Amino acid sequence: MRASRYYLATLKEAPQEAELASHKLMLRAGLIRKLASGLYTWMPLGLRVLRRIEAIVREEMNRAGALELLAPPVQPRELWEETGRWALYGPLMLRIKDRAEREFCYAPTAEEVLCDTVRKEIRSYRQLPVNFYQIQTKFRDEIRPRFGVMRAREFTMKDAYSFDADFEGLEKSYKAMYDAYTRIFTRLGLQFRAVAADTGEIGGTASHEFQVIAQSGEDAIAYSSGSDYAANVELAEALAPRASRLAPSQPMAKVATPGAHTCEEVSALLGIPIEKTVKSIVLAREREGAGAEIFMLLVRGDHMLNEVKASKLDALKPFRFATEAEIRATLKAPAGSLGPVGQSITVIADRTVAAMNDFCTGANEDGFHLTGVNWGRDLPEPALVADIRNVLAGDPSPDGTGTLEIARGIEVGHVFQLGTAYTKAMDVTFIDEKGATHPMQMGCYGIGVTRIVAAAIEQNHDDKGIIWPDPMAPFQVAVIPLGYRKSEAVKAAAEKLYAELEAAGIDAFLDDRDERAGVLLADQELIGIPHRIVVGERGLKEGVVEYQHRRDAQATKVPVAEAIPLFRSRLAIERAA
RNA sequence: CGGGGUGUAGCGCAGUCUGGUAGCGCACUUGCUUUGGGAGCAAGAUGUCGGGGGUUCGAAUCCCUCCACCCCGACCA
Repeated sequence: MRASRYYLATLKEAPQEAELASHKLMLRAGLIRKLASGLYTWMPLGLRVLRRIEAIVREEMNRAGALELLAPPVQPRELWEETGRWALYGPLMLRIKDRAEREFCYAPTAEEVLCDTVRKEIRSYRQLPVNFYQIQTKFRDEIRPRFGVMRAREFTMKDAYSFDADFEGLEKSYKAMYDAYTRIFTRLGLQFRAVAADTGEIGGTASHEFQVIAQSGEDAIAYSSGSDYAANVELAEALAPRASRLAPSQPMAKVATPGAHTCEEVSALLGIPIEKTVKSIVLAREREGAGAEIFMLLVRGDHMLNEVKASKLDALKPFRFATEAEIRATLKAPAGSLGPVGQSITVIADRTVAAMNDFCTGANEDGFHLTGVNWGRDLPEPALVADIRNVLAGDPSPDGTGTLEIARGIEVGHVFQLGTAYTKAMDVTFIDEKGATHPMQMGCYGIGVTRIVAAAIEQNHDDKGIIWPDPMAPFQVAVIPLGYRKSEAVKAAAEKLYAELEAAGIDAFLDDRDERAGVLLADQELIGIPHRIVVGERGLKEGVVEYQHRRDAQATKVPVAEAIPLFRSRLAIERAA
């Protein structure tokens, strides 16, 4: 491609709507343009990147034995009623009506459609297993779209659905997808980690997320320094402290803590370690016709409540945070000085809290806290002890080997073992060799294709712009003539190089615009073409051109004839790395 | 949905407090000069000042109302 026949939509300044580095760079490099909140047009340069990612995804899915098909993005309500998800999805699902007032949705995912296809097509165990996938536009009416295509409402997803005769088969299909995902993200040149994940609303028996490691990631992941344990923090188990609770050594005392409400403030004011403080969180659960039931959860002052873990406790299903009014009515105390002592309320303690002695909590009176509080002596033992906190760096790994580290990640893939939840609901069955009918074992596997673009940029950029990993670069190499319109020698040499690259099947970008050197170079750096060859009069006099990788600090002078071989060897190194 | 913020030319912004004929930089058009890191000079084009209503002789500016967008929290590829 030559620049004079292309459209580079680069901007010097990022629109103010963008906050995140990848979002800014995608707009500045002209990869995308916003149409409305969470809706983006993929410009020619951005679409090239997207297509290259899709090609790799497709290759690896095919290699893993999955079959590509394409289901409609607009789907009838009746199908979604079968699994109850028409109601369950709520406002996240975009609903539309046709001219006859028939109801449809713009699909947020496609389990129902694929179940429908398979139940109509597949009858016998002889036809199993099957795995169908598509690369299709999805729509989720997110509460808050943000970070450009990172959390857009419309996005491209590769979604695959496997159907097996038995659970062993499902495990095999799942493993095949897990391995395919590992190959895909490795081939894309991303630094990622597969982590155990919560199965969430979609349900099922096992689940892993593929997380691209990035500071700006929305997810926290915990991994062991001593083993291959890795899990989303939502799921990672915080083990009970190894040491058992010590006997009380202090009397309980009420102390004045004017103005101090958080555990940090109380700890600083009283000069006691934050590990000796306990924070009280008040939750409510609606009961049929009986008003809300109020609970108090306790976690150590420096710990964070894990809402996913709390939501799994039978006693709390389904919980919400109590309102200020409910707290005052039930506990007769204002938020900020709450504590379990003297309250007749169901107390659920984190494992760590249950093992504490001589701790500090709110005194249920504004401006006062209690110190030297001890279980059994000053208040009853908790009604329930459970793991309800987020793990912290330094916690022991749940698998018993090593300690946990915390990293942030961007979820780009997710694999689930669904089992028979959907196939039973939708009557997706097959006949076994004895003539008996069984529901199929189902798995589903998603990759956020558009999100990968943003995630790759988060991981690969500098102050000048994007640095594409070779496998997803919109062009592999930029040929930059300095003085294309002024120097016949430069023009001839650049054209020759470009023709040779094209002839060799290499996607090259020849910047033949009549612009100053600074403009050409700055644009190449912004759009992130990973390799470049600068052709200038200065060099040609010595018979050389300059090769520079986007990550190289300096250009390398190479004889004109050796430029392509050098570039190819660098490309090979990148691939191997 | 709750909390915070922003809407003025394609992009980034000033002007709003204190009402008086809408400005700057970049980008765009034409010409000349320049040409190895986002050029200079000259001339030009570009605006329902987010929409609607009100106050006023006069509204980007004051009042009311609606809308869009962004950031922080509950969802997910």
